Amino acid sequence: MNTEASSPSATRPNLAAVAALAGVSASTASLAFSGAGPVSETTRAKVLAAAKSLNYAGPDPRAQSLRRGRSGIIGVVIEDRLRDAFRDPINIAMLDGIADELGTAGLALLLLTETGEAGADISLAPMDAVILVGCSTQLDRSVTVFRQRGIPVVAIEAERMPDVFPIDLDNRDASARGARHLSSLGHTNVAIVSLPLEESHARGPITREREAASSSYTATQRSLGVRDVFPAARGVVSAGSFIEEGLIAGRALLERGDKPTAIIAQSDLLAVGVIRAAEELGIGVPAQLSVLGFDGVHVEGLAPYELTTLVQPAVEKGSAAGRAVIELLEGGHPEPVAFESELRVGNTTGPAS
Amino acid sequence: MNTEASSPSATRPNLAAVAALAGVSASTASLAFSGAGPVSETTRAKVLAAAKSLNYAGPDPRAQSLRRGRSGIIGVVIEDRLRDAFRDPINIAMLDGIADELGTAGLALLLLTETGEAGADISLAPMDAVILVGCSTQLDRSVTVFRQRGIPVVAIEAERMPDVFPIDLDNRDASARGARHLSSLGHTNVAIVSLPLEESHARGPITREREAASSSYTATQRSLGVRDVFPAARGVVSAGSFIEEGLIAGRALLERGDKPTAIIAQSDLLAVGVIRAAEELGIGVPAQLSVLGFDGVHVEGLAPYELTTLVQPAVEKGSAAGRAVIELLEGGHPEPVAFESELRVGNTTGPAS
DNA sequence: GGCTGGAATCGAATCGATTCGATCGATTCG
DNA sequence: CGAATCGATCGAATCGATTCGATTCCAGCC
Repeated sequence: MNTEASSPSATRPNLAAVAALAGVSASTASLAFSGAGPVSETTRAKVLAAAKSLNYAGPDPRAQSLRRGRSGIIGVVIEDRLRDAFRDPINIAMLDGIADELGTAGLALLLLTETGEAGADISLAPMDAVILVGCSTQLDRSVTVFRQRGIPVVAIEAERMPDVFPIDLDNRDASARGARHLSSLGHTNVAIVSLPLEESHARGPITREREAASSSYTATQRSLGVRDVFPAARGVVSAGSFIEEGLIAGRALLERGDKPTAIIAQSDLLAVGVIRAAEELGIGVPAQLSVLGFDGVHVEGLAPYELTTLVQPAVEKGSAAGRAVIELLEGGHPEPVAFESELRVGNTTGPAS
Repeated sequence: MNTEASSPSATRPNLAAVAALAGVSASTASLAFSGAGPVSETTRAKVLAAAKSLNYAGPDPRAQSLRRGRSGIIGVVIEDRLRDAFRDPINIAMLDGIADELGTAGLALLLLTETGEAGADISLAPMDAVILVGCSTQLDRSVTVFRQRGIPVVAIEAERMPDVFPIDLDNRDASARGARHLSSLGHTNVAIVSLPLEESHARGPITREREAASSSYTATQRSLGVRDVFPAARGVVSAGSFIEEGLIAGRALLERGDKPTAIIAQSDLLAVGVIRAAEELGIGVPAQLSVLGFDGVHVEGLAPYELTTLVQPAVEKGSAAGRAVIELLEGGHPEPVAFESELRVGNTTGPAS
């Protein structure tokens, strides 16, 4: 590794050096590179030749971003560790929507995770705007900093906060719709498998206290939707949106005496895990147990089951966030967006036994 | 959205304004924030109070990165679209390794994709260093720019390039080891399911021409390793590392007359797809067909199979890249790293029929 | 009392480019 | 032929902070 250039000058060339060699002023050289002004063809050629001879790679992005007040970087804050967040395809789909939109607009995507300690760090990078995905309200402090800096903030599925542009999903209504589907099939003893409620990702039963203190808006809204139909629905909290966690939660619910006839999982991966638990215990799906998911992602190896689930437009959610960021950066005032999920009935729900 | 602050001054406060209000010089105010120099407690308090009263969020990262020559941002360039790259857990594991190291060092991760057109864009962001993962040599131009800028470049599983720090995997040797395993079981008619060879992700047979023109070092190395043992091994190219693609490739290989007795897939997902294809066609695994994978990732729903595969240390690969970047940034000269994969024998390979 | 040393603070240069207004020629039009 | 116009180029201010060397001030010491 010979990181140092072979040129004798220890210092890297800058625009001024290029301009000097080309025999023009720095301002002209700048125009030659950016193309944002009238420059004669011969002058541009001279500047480019000088740049090449000096091994100059073009204007320094750092200086550009200071002067222009824009860095072209959009922060995307994910709540979990990457490892966890990317295990659920729903998050990848959303990120893909964001990346598409930003990439088209020539913006880069800075991936940040919501680590409690580095909260100060989050606001340290030169970002033009921020997208929070499924983030807790613990980010209050960071949001304050963003506001002070005049950085637009877009939040996907988050509790309302002042000066934060919302991209919403009908978590509560959709969950209620799913619950009514089960209700219409005659189910009354329904249990919930919840997404993690705290940052600690602790398992255990759903309690009012935990929900009240929860940092996950999505999880609590989905539970509320279920209770709009089944006020007494109980449930357990998983440690993450993984099949393995659904399995654990499913066992916890199905090994006990008072077995539910239907389980509403807050993600498809959790639902698949629940089905696995039922298989393990010799409980037929949907004959003895109905299982409902959420997200509408494709899960490998689920055949012959076709999961009944609430399909959400994940990619669109991401691209809507991307578009909102772009419009906010351009000084526009986009309309808040709210997406709706659709109940897709498969063969994992059936009449109550 | 009220992006504009409510303060009457249209302009955002800067360090100078804070310093003026606190009755100190800008240099002292800077020290008060950075803590990089002796500042009396009372002065620091005054500065902080002034900052609060002006709604000042701290030094502007843009200006800091210009002055310091560091932005704290590391670019990570992924070859595929995110959607595709993140469908294979192996990539996520690696990214997680990278993110861990960088996060610990207080560096942020800029996610970039290797889109042909935006090649210019890639070098436009204010990055301190770059990690290329499984990238093609098409990035030559970008690498040139990075070198001119003095930005260290680390490449994971890439062809050797000057001034690029390599993180290697024994793709060829490991594949040869896997092939010998099959050879020792008596197999002679072996076929390969290759990772995509071109950016176009075109399917079709493996040919010398395609391999010669290939942009995927990993794919060609793995094929070479197989041919070290089975010089005449033929094969097909998949359109991506997905189960579905393995299924397509498996059908293509198994529906023909001259069926192989063993298939070497270049990823575990592809291998799973091949197994599905065999099931579909009523071909027993491993009785009639042995299947070998690569990566050693956990695939849901594969039971009762336990894939024979080459286990690579994916997370370690990522963290090694992260550490290398950090050391290079500190001016160190780290040793190149080469990882080895280990053959893990499951129940998908057996004696040739 | 004069001298030394160290802590606290300040001034000014610097990082590298962008951009606005001014200037200078050359062309065109009346 | 003079004036208006337009294109090309340049000077200088600016973006917002960091940092080095210089200065000030006070305590401690012989």
